[in-house]
Amino acid sequence: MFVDLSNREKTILRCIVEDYIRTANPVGSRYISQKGDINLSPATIRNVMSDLEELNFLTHNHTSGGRVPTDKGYRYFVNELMDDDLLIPSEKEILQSQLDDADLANDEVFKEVSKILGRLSKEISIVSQPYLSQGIFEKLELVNLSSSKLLVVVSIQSGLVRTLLFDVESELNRSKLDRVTGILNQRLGGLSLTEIRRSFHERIGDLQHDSKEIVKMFIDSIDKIFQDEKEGMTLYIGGTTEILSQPEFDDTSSYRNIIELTGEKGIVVHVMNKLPAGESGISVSIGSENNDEKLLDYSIVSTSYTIGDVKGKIALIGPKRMNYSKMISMLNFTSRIITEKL
Amino acid sequence: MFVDLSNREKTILRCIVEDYIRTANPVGSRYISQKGDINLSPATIRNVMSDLEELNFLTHNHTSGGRVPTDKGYRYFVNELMDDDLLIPSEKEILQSQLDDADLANDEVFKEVSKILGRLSKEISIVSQPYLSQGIFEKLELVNLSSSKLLVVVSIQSGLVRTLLFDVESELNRSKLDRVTGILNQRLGGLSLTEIRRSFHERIGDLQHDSKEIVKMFIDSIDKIFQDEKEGMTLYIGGTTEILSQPEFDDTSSYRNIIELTGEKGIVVHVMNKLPAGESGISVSIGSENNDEKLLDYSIVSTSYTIGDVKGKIALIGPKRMNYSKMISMLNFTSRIITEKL
DNA sequence: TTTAGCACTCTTTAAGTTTAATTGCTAAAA
DNA sequence: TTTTAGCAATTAAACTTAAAGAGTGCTAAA
Repeated sequence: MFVDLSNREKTILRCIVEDYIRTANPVGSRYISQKGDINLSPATIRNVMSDLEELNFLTHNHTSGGRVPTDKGYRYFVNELMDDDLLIPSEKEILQSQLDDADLANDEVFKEVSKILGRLSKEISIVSQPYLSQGIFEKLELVNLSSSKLLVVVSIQSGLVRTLLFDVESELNRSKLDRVTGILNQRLGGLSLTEIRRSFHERIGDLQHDSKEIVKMFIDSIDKIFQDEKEGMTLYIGGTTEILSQPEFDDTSSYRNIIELTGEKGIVVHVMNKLPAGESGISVSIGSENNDEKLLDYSIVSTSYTIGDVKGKIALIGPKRMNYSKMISMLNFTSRIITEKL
Repeated sequence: MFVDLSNREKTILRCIVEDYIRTANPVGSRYISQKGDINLSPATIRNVMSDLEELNFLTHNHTSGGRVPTDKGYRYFVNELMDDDLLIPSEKEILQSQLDDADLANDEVFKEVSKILGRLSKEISIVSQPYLSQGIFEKLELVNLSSSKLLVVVSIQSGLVRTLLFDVESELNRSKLDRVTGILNQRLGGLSLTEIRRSFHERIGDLQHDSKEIVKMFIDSIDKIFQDEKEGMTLYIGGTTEILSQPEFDDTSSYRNIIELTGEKGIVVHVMNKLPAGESGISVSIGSENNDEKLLDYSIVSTSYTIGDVKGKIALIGPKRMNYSKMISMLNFTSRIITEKL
């Protein structure tokens, strides 16, 4: 995938990326030479840097400024050079204990996790609810709330539930409700929502005329679940305060981007939906790899968590100059905890 | 409440507040004199300004800067001087049509309204869900979802619903569920949740031992509703992008405050809970009147909306230099639409 | 192959200067 | 008595200039 770099080139590239991640200042040859890791004069290092720039791993803004990694440089660093610099134990403990403390009641888990991740990572953290559309249908229940309101309760195997409120013309007969839900549960239980949506015509197209209204509500409910995930997915966003402490947001214009990002959920939903979904494991997307003008200066690290039969996503978004290995460890760790707890 | 001001003083104060709201620049005597509204020389106006400053309606940062209203100045303006400068028709139309277009399905209404208000007001907009705790209890329904999960559905008179998921040790007998919910609904229907919470001991303390578990879940559900409203109320916040276009947020430090505000919902929940609740009508709180360090430079305009038996709040938060009359009209208008629609 | 030396570039910072806005005061005018 | 013109004083903001500092690229020597 990449041109082979000599060991010296690798060492120097790594050194530059790490320093830049740490300090946010362009890195000069003199500084690297003095740091001690490498026993070469600034002049030699300059030659290597020049080569690396030729190969498009580095760039610099003006003659008298140090070098800065390009997207390609970051990518090489992430793929080939990065330490598996797991969280230092103290951070791990903090994360663990905060996640333990969080009273993990339904739904609020995700809100809480996004807050904690934001606080610890100092990046924007995004946690999605689980994608019910992947779930296995367990049971439908219909509840008459009043003469004109009916509550549709769809539950899936892992115990997660989605409720939807419908207006109906007149209160529906209890025994009829029971009969129809019985049939639906019997015929469709155990199938995935996706499968149900695809094939409901064949499977329940035969139901008598007087069940139509109920069946339609069921189908509408499932459609709503899918539509929400596509457009209006509930996302929990944390770290919006914390990320402002990073040096890239010292000037007025750059913070607008990131605030816009968190303000307009549309963008974020789009981003989340583009992330590799099913796979377990971590995905890293750097700058231009995001294929989005607004995200040119940012990187996204993401993974998924699993609750029974469904998955959800967790992501961190921040300046490309982020501590990739730490963020990756943090996500892995968090994902594991959610998966185990629920 | 205030010292009497002469007509001349009133006119000039009003002129200054309006100009400052419009331009965000301190207002000088020369500028006012030239504007034409007042036929006096700058020197005379300076004398009046000096008096107004003496009375603490105005202040100025340095000798060579124009005057700026104090909190007291804004307050006098809002109470005594302000035009009922209703929304200009075009804005009214935009607001109306956007609120009409918004597909007003449950819950999402509030999210949508907060977005629209944010966009039009260019201030931070906050919309709370209705405070169910004020509602009249209509009906309890219990739904077995699996052997270990039970869904509690509490509905109130206006048709609003709150669902909560409970873990139970073993599936509860359907006929028993029906019996107990029957009793609860019969005895408690028509009472407010607050009343139920206050007096449930007298009213349902006698229920047999084997109903205890169910009764407890009901009580827990109501407690949860109250607790959420006190601490974790769901609020929809809009305008976070839009408010950044205002001149006060040109410099780096001031925007942090406002972002912090929207980032940490705790603060906002607190603010919302302090707002006058029941009353209809508009409340305005200016700078130091907020009794909150973080809100010293901001004003809050708020009102409530009504859905059947419950109320919710809408607020706009922005720099003290906000267009009060317009914001007030906007809130009134929005509140009326929500109240009528739902 | 590596390094020392040096001119050159460009940013950042500091200091100084000018400009423009506004006030407060005094004395004259209405 | 009220209003106004005139003017010195004050100060922020904008602009200018100068100096300092960091880093590169190139050349020639080690």
